Amino acid sequence: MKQPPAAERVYAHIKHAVLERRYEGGMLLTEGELAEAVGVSRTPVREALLRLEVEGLIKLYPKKGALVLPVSAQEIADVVETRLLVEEHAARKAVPAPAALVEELESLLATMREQAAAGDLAAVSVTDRAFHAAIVRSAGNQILDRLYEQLRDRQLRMGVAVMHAHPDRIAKNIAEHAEILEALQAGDPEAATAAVHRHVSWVRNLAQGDVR
Amino acid sequence: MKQPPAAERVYAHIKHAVLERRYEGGMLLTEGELAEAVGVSRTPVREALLRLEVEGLIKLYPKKGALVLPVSAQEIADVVETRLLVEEHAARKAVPAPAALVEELESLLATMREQAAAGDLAAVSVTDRAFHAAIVRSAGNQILDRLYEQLRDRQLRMGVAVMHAHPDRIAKNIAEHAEILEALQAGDPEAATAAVHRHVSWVRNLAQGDVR
DNA sequence: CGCATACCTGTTGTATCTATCCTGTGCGCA
DNA sequence: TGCGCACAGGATAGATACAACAGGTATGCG
Repeated sequence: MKQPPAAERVYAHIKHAVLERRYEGGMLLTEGELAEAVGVSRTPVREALLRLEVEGLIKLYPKKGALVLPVSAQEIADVVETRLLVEEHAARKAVPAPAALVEELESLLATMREQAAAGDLAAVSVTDRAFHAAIVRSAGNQILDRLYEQLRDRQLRMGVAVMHAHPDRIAKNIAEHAEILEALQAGDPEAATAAVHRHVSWVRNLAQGDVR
Repeated sequence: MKQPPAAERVYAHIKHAVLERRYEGGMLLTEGELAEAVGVSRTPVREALLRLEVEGLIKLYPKKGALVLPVSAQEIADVVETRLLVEEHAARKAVPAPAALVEELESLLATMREQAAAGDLAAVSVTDRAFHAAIVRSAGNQILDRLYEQLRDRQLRMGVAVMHAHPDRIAKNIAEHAEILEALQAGDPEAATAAVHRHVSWVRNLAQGDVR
């Protein structure tokens, strides 16, 4: 009945709850509560909390509980800066672009257009992430891969809902992706990094709640 | 008697053992062994293993045990590439250098010279790391700070003993640090990143066991 | 009335116990 | 002799029980 391990279930539960803001920043979770909520004992809960702390989503206070870290301006700035660093590096390294990469990115971009046309905004988000992850992966550095996944997870907490409120942003988003792909195909490292820079920098605006 | 928590003790024990190569790559550790070795129960052992897996030092195989990851050529390349990325970024951002930073680096460099003169190679290593960490920290990005610490930990497994075998390398090492500091003081971002690049790239040679 | 202390509650830290799963080994059968 | 299956050993995964600790509150003393 329970194919996935209990520890995994708890991990996913807490992570989703935190990322979807169901557990708000500043909230103090206790192992007992979580154990009861998911229906397992405290042992796997403990494991999950440990992993989440390393990922920077929560902070464990001994004898007190697990504090859901509120998103700070500092964190937003750090995530954006690190994304820029990693993605620009990957983009520069992806020139000249291998045929397999170009093909994958084209496919993802097409999928994204379909999803946008169908109005499935959540799916667009997922594909968007896959697009960027593909570029990072092409750099062939596993450390950066893992780091990038963490960055994207963290970013989920920083107001993805904004895209829903402004659907016209999606068109611009897709256009920027196309721009990145073009630069990669053209074999122009400067243009590629510049395109990535513009695209990723937009996230920074979320800090001020600005959407343009 | 035991001021530090048990989980912390186990963590430190395993980490040191792995970093100092007392637990070699490819070795399969079991919770029971470790628990007995440190003198605690298996629960804190599990916690420690979890943390170490996230840090990339070991890999947990369900129902089998904890495999001490052997250092691969891929890992060395990844660590060096990521160090270059982070440190060059930090160096570029550290221009113009704040007075406090320059002061700190000068102090560390002086300490390093003393330690080298005293023949305390282990201490030189520690100070070397602090020097680089100070530059990274000056970028004010906590994500990069944490990442950098992990990178240095991993690097410890990749043959620090080499420095012991070739003490003349230390002189060159110090000279390169001085070079970095000078470039920062001069306010020349290109020179600073170039100096960092040369300095960090040297680690790559460890891959072939080459020391020059 | 003010302060220090003792207690009480809730939470984590650690230990121990049980069940499940994986792996390798050895036996039996074709 | 070769293949497959059953079984046993050992390890983790998870549950539970217990101990230690932190913080707040109430109480007693000066």
